Amino acid sequence: MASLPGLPRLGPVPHRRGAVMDAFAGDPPFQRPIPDADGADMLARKLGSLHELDTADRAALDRVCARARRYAGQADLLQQGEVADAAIVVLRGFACRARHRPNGACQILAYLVPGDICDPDFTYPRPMDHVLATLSAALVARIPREVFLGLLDRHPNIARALRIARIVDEAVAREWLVSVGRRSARERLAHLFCELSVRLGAVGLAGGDGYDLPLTQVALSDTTALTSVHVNRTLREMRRDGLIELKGRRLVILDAERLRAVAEFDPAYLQPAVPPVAREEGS
Amino acid sequence: MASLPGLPRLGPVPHRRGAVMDAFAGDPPFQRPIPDADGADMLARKLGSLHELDTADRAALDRVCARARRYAGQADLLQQGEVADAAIVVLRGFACRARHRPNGACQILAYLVPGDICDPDFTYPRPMDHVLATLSAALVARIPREVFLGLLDRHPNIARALRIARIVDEAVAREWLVSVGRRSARERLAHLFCELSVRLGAVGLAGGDGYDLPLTQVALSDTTALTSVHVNRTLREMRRDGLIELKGRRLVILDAERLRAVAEFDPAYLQPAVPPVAREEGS
DNA sequence: CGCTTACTTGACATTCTTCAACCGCAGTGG
DNA sequence: CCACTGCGGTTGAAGAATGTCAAGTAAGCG
Repeated sequence: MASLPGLPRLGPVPHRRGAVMDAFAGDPPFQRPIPDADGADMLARKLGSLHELDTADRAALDRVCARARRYAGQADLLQQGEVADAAIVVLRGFACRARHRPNGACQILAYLVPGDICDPDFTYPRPMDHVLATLSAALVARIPREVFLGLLDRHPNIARALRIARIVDEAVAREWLVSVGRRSARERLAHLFCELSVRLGAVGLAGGDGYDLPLTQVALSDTTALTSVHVNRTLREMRRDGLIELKGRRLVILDAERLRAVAEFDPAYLQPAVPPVAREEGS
Repeated sequence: MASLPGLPRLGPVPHRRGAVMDAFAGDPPFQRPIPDADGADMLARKLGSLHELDTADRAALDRVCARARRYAGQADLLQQGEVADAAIVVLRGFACRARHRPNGACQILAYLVPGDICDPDFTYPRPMDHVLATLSAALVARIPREVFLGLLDRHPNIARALRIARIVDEAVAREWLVSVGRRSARERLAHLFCELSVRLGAVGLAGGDGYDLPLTQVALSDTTALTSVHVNRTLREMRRDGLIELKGRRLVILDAERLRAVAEFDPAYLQPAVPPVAREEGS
């Protein structure tokens, strides 16, 4: 995201087809305070929702997330071309994987919401073919390679949970491809809102009526492969139809039933295994 | 793909926005003969292009691919909802992962070209959230769960190669999302053709001037999230501009340089690791 | 040869984008 | 305390890319 280095800002750049999100004008990387509690347990919450963790597992996770840094929105966490030497955990706020085109277009490839982790394969490290960046003010922990590997080693449950997390992430990516490829603007947004409701709910960040969604309409357009203008109009219509309300960075779902119907949303893909399957060793 | 069961064919269904590919009218699953050699070494070729394999590794791979079955185009290999009990290897022809929408729209999520494998996680089995199906007549081997796990156990090089294959597959999926989200019709097709040139080249199936591309324009449209009509027109223009030629299931790349430029294609994402990085244990 | 499937093409419709303003709010600096 | 500035959001008008509908042609197969 953000500040494609070398692209000078030439006055206000309102909406663009897949525009690079506006450079964060002059904001140093980790300033802005984040309101309340620290969220060091987010990773444990997330992984615990995927696989049983014991107290030691959770304590270890909380420990590696204890030291976290605040970032402003649009801050780069991993540059394109960089070879990651740490896993990255989002504790508060939203981050994303994103790809930029030379012409300035941008496609967000995945969200990282609190509890989500970017754990590159340290066995076969590759330069990032995309960017990891914050989408909002965020609290982010880095787990150095060695610490991370030690964690996997000493906590098989964590290793298992991470493996499931990766499988779910892949399912999410497939769903995004279907959205961008074959769903209308309204369906894309509806599906995204449903997905986030489940994902945020899993870590206790979604209430019955909605959740905090700290994203600009430009970010939503880079996610859904639309224009921010079209996102705006589509949101207006969804509001008019009593589906949702979105203002002040808070999404209220007015009619969850209908929203799910519009999106053809089936949350199964977000679950560790749909029919609770016997867990054995293997693969 | 194919024969969404229960969708009756109501006369000719020419092109549709992401249409379900036409039911394979009455063709039993594994009839049509495939011209020549058997391709049992395709998996070894593919994996060998990602990680060093010794003779024993290759022999083992050839052995598990020895018994393969022929399938017609549009044949299902794994149904949606099914829990896979075998890995699936494509030896000849094309297969794909695909998702169907209730309205008949279809999005292809990935191609499996010769040498490619679908190895679901047997540790944490999940019902398929999409379909695996052939796109053309194909030769396909199934490696039963136990055999596959034994292979991983006894051949660490194979396990490593498969891991790299998975990482590359994820990179490909990201690239597809960028294509569908933020590239024009011409760019999408150009990028796809470039990608396939590299992937098929890795297993010896692409010559200097092009390769066999056993796909219908409907399949291309389901891949690129366009209409078959629009694919047709775009191909015509690419032909007119001297970029490619595509007829009789053979793609000829007339101007590779310019095709790559149109697609902004950088093959790095298809390689195991861009700067040959020291390989250590870990993650 | 008759059938089916794939491919083509034209005319027209729709979704979404582009361009261009303008508003409002929050932060900032005088 | 207030004007200034910049970003995010909102809206209208016009345009471009792509989709829809409808036919017709070509090519492979039994």
